[in-house]
Amino acid sequence: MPEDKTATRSPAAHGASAGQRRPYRVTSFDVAAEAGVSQSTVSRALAGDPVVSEATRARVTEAAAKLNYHIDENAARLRTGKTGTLAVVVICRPGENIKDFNPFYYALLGSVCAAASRRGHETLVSFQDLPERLWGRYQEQRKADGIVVIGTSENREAWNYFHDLAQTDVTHGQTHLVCWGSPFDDLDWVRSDNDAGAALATGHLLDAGYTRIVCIASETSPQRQFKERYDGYAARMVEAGLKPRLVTIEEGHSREEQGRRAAAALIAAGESFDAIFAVCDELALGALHGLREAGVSVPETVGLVGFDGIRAGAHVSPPLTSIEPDFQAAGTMLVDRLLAMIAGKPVEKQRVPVSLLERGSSKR
Amino acid sequence: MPEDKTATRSPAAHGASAGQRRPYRVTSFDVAAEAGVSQSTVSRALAGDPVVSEATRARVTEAAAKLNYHIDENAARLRTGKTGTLAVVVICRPGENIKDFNPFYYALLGSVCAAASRRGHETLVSFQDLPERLWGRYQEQRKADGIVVIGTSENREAWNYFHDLAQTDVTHGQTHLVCWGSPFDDLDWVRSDNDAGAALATGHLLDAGYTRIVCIASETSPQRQFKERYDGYAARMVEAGLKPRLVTIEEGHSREEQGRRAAAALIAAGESFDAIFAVCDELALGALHGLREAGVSVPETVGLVGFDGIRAGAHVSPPLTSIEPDFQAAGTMLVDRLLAMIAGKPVEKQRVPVSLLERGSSKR
DNA sequence: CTGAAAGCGCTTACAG
DNA sequence: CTGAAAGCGCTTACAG
Repeated sequence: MPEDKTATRSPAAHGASAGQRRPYRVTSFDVAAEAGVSQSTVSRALAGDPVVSEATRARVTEAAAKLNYHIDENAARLRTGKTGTLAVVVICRPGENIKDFNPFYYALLGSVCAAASRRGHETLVSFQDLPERLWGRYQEQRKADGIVVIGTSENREAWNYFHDLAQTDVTHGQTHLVCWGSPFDDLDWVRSDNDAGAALATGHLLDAGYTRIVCIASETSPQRQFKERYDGYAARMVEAGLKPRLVTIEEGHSREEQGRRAAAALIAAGESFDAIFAVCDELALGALHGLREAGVSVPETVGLVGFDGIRAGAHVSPPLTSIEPDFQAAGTMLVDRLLAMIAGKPVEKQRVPVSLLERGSSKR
Repeated sequence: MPEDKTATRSPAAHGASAGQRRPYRVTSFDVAAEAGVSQSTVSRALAGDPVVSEATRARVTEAAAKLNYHIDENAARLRTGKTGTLAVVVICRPGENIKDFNPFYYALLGSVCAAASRRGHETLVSFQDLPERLWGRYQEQRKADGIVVIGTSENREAWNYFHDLAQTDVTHGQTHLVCWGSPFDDLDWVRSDNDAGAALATGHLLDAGYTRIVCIASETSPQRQFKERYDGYAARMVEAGLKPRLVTIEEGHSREEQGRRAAAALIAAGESFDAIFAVCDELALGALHGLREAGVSVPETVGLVGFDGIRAGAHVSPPLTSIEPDFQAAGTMLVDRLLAMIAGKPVEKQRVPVSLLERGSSKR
């Protein structure tokens, strides 16, 4: 093989193309020349192949460091067919300002990225909202081995898109997809342990001496979790010999406005109640606002508990008691389920453990 | 070329390898066979090369859709040397719970991802904290064309790492890196227009009739922005013929605790003041807490303005007046600066415009 | 306007 | 334990 010493090519280049002006790039051939071994040995040594002698590996590692060599992942992936990457799609409401995005999903995103990193995977993140910009063909493009989809149930078109995608066959396999927040039950999902969480919230209010507890929720919302939380509340009430009471929210407003209206309606109707369990924190914050506007004191006259454990709950007065999912566990479960699916080892459906975050809004 | 009809390989495969069991994959050769053209024509047609006739392009597009063909990006990138991807590194405090992460950076992350997407780029996101897990060699690995680094100034080791990295030469080029939050001035950065913002906050308090305005800040914090905001406040005070007064924060606590302590110390020292400008919202929220503990009413006795416009500020009582950067602009500027750097066209340093978010904590 | 061919930089059977 | 060679699936000069 003739030495090719053109300025634009690697000195150890094997067959540099004719007139192409590509910047010089250190390749495994350069490292091989530096270490005095073959290119295949460089590849094996750096991949940690145990068949390579330690002396050789040391020489190769040193040469690689000296030349600041790093594997071209595109070449490696083209060859192996593996990407070591997971796509994470965050579904937003169309037209929503990024600042108004539910902070719960941000924490979940962070947790998913951290979990993927712990498992040795990169994360390709995209925020998607408009129907014409929906995209999930990461496996076909060999950009990722699977997809985590998280975000608001409200964006029906987005969920329809990913629901269809999950049915699609990809080159003798299937689309690997795990989600949080889907309105569909036949997508592989991870969710909070809503039943236990709602029972915990309700039991906590009962223990504090509240008995006329109502629940702000929706039975028709695409948010599956809302229904589950209402059911958990209802079951706990029945267990205590009390009658569950549902206060429904009107769609078409922000969660907070829905909560405010629900509380206002409750008071306007002259309902007798001494506590509210709201199925998410944003509803609870709105309800708190509504109660305050009506001059109802929390927690003295009415106790209040939310769900999700968002940061803003810690800043209101009184601070909001809530049910908090284990965020770290949530990210880990999403990633581990997806990796298991990719590996062809299905796992049981999983529920993220929750705990009571006791703050000021629920103790008399 | 002999037809190769093994179950594991593409029917139009060109030279399938011997015993390898790779799942079937649709390639441009399959599309070529389907459309009755050569593989190179498929490549040109799908790349939008104007040299291809529209009739041919239509046939190719149809064949590609029929076979659910998508370009293998690894092969394309290996060939072109371009990735179409930007890395986004979010620097966290080591050991920090993902839930406690400053929400400001989440909104910024979302905005960066959205801006990259609008510019036709993917985003490879990682959250980094521990020194031994710092990693930024995305260009060397050909995973990305450049890096956006955002996050807390507090993690010195992380910033040192990326500072060194930015000096590193990569294969006849340099590391392309733009950041937000760096304690270093020689890293390419984008920041809020802190001077204008601080003047806006101070002017707003003056207009509302407050005159004995103090500023909770730090002159030694690695957060460059704090110094800039203090300077902006001080200049506006001098302009009004008033004396600026700095209340320094003690390091080693959460921002909120620092704010609470600063307010408490101010009261304990018997200082005469009727308004506080805190250089970030988390300090302001803490100060509000401290004032409330001391029985000082806001905004009647003391006015309060923060900086950053975080969501939690809307939920406290009274709601916090703040200076809000244009998040969409922030993401766009970070991405556009980075893309310009990659293209070798340097751009002026840029300041993100800010606006006054007038809520309840600053009107008498 | 289209096709045949080279080559991007790796990994991995296959020999030795 | 190491090397020579094939091939992953594209893009792009080079011919025609």
